[in-house]
Amino acid sequence: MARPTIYDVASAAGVATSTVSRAFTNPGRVSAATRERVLASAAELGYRPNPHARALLSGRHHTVAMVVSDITNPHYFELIRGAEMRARMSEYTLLLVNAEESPRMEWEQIQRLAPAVDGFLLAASRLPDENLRQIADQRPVVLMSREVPGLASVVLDHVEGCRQIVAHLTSLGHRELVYLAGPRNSWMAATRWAALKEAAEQAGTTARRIGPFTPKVSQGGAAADGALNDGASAIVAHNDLLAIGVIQRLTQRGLRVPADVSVVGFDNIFAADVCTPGLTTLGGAHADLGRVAVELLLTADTRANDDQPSVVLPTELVLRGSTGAA
Amino acid sequence: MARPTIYDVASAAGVATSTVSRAFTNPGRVSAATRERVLASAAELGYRPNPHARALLSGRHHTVAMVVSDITNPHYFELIRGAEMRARMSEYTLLLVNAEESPRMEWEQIQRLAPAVDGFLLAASRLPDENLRQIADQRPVVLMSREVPGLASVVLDHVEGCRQIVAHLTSLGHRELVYLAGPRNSWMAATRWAALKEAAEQAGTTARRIGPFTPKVSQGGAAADGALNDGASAIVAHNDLLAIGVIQRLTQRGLRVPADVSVVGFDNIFAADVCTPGLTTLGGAHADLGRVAVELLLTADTRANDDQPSVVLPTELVLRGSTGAA
DNA sequence: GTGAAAGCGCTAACAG
DNA sequence: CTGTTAGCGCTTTCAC
Repeated sequence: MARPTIYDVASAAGVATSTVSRAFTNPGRVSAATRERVLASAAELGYRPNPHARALLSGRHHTVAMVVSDITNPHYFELIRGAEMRARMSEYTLLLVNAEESPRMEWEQIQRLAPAVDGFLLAASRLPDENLRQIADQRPVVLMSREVPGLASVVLDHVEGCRQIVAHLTSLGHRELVYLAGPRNSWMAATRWAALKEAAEQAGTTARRIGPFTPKVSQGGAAADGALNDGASAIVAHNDLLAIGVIQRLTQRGLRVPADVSVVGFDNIFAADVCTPGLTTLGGAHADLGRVAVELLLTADTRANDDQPSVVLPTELVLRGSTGAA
Repeated sequence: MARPTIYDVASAAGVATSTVSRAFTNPGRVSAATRERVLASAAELGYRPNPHARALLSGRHHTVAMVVSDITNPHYFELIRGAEMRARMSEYTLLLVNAEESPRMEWEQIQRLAPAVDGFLLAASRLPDENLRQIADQRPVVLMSREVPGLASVVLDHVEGCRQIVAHLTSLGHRELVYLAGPRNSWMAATRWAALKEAAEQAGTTARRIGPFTPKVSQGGAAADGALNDGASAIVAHNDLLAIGVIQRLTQRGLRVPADVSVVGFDNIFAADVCTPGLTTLGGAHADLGRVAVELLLTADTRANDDQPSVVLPTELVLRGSTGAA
């Protein structure tokens, strides 16, 4: 049999469809008695409201889309998990979309989904600021690991985090460090480099940048070779994946980590804890980041185009075996 | 301004709404000239079809829901990625849902989503066969890493895989092995144990089972202690996460892997390659598994209740440092 | 407190 | 080849 509708429930309960509708969405405006009756027939028939019909009329879909620039990056797992949990707490569905590092693909997916979701969570978006603003004009948007003036965002405190990295490295005696840059159009890559350079200058240390590199383990080889060529005693990689690749290549070339070279990553992914040596990395409560982002999307009026909240979450430098005295 | 509808496009192009509709969904049944005109006005107005309205009428949503029993398990990442890619190839959206190992939560989410999606991908479902059949009565369903008579499914060939594991271990001289079981209501856990036991018997080896254990790194401690107590020289853990936890605990207790004990996992997650020693594990093309599952869901008539295709994909035993001579 | 009726945006007959 | 006309399932005025 076809899925029952409010009409079926209405006739079963001997009331009008509008009463059935109210019994579900506006319990206060129906007498307790009829409400009981309606709910009973509904349960008996196995009635479930059709989300599309509801959305068509109300414009609310109880769905948020999370667009991730590269779903294969373990870094996002915690973000996704946090977002998913918070969304479900409010009975929202999380729609996951992978942009595969392609701005064009990201844009198209967003445009396609725009009429069907209540808002967007954009994780490490590769889109230019202007496009992001256009999207925010249509739907509420919360940026994750990305800041754009005027738009709501949640990020980790990389300025402070990079200061911690530099402090840690200089305390170990390192005087020159090289940063292995992330993708060219990554805001995060630019931010990390700026913060690192700034922190290095204040600490009287030299920081150079090479790259960009695609932040994958497989790129660690090229990155490591470049870094060695640079001659620095400490390497700060754009993320843990790249850092792990670097360590592998270094070891392969007969160098010892951290005796010969120290390596630092970003994100504190699971593998950072199990690789050898353990990877010193700048972590943070990524699940919280996902949680807060959904919170913002659901509660704040992210539609308005000014003074959106920008939440900055603390980082923590997780010390493991990959860093040591220069 | 509110989002333009087909009415806006129709009046702008000087045609009827149905013509606009056809221009988009049935290009062949409109003259090239009018089609051009419609598309031009649509583009000018920035018109986008409303998926809800379309779904309400047609019953097709171009969306498939993938329900994952525990999204924090890295094993699923590849599945998700493969499914996402295949879905997008057909312009389908992947809706990701986390069941957090709770059958009740899984059931509720599925019921809620049923009217809004074209089908379900159920990864390692914790639901009893009967519930799964009920779901399949409502919507097309493809099971991943789970088999139920009469339902479509995609699984890795664990029978052959376990044979490979046992062959590998016996060739190294191991005569007793212990299996650290996964969750109680996990079909995969039962399947692996059955296949392992069978293969062990045929090889003239002893296999015992202890557990169940929640397949997380944190449970590796208890699992390792239990295994040591058992006295076996080789440990086969329900998955890589558990195996890694076991190795950590073993090392902590002063044992050497693989000199004192060999450890084998399942899934070949990323961390298995970077931990020390590298983890010997039964892998397979997990992305393919996701890909094939979506393929099945989209092409096969999974609605009918008999003779559904059950695809079995090959496994590969990835040898790393965690296994050695007894 | 409850019912009748009008749509939300779109598609699918059915005519022409 | 194109226009007219019903709805899809639900919510929401507006009466009663």
